[in-house]
Amino acid sequence: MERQGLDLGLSLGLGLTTAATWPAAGFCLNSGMAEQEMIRRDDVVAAAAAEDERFACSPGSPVSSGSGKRGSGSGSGDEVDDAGCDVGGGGGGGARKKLRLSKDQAAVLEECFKTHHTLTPKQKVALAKSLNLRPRQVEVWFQNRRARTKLKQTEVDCEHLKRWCDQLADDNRRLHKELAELRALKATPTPPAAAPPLTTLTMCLSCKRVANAGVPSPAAAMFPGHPQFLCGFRDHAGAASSSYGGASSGLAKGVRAAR
DNA sequence: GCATCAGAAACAGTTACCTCA
DNA sequence: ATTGAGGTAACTGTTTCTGAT
Repeated sequence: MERQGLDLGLSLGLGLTTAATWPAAGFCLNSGMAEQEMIRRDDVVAAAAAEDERFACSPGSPVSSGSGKRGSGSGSGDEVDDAGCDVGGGGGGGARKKLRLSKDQAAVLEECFKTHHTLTPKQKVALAKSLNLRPRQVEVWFQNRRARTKLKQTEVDCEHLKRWCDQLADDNRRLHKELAELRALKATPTPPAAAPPLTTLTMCLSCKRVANAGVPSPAAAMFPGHPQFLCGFRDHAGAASSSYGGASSGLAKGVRAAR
């Protein structure tokens, strides 16, 4: 959207005939167009409203009738009160009918979503036109799709954190045990030669600190390849903890920042 | 430059409908 | 034929951002 500063080129005059070929036709991203056009909102809204009106009252359209429940206050500008059009013919009386998008429509939307998670108003209108949907439907689909993506990502993050937490608990238990052994050792001193080494120490090449090479940090296990975990230090893992947390919440932040 | 307001877009949460086991 | 669960389109209210004044 313009709020994200996306400079997506958009060609409305592509002569798109089939929805299935739409993404391949370069609708979503026309990298050659760096025009950074500032879309005139009024024009877009007017066009979208016209589209809505057209589809809402078209007998042949796949669009079901609106619920008529939505108040006049909120909502996007491209909405049109189509409560008067009983397209679905399914009872009416304010009960909203739900359209099931066809596989082709869903595929095209999905394809476009892969490219951009948001649409400019112009893109929305054009996409809706090519799919024979209302712009509002495209908008809703993208909203719901973003929500599903976020939910999925949250589940993945949660799973990672759970595993990390388990490993930290294991680590904690092991360290307590080790501490108890050391204290016991200290209480009953033995000749140095007889005492076996408890751990193997090694030096981290990146930070020149001594690390316990035998026990990689949970964070390092969770996020292999992360530069912060090269040495396997637990305090580095702690740093990573905040880093990971930042990345996680950064999802939301990133979205906000991108807007 | 700063405060305020209105409009628009996105989000979170919810509802209602549809499909399927 | 009925029913409950799951998926998802569509909705409402809130938040955030931006441009105008």
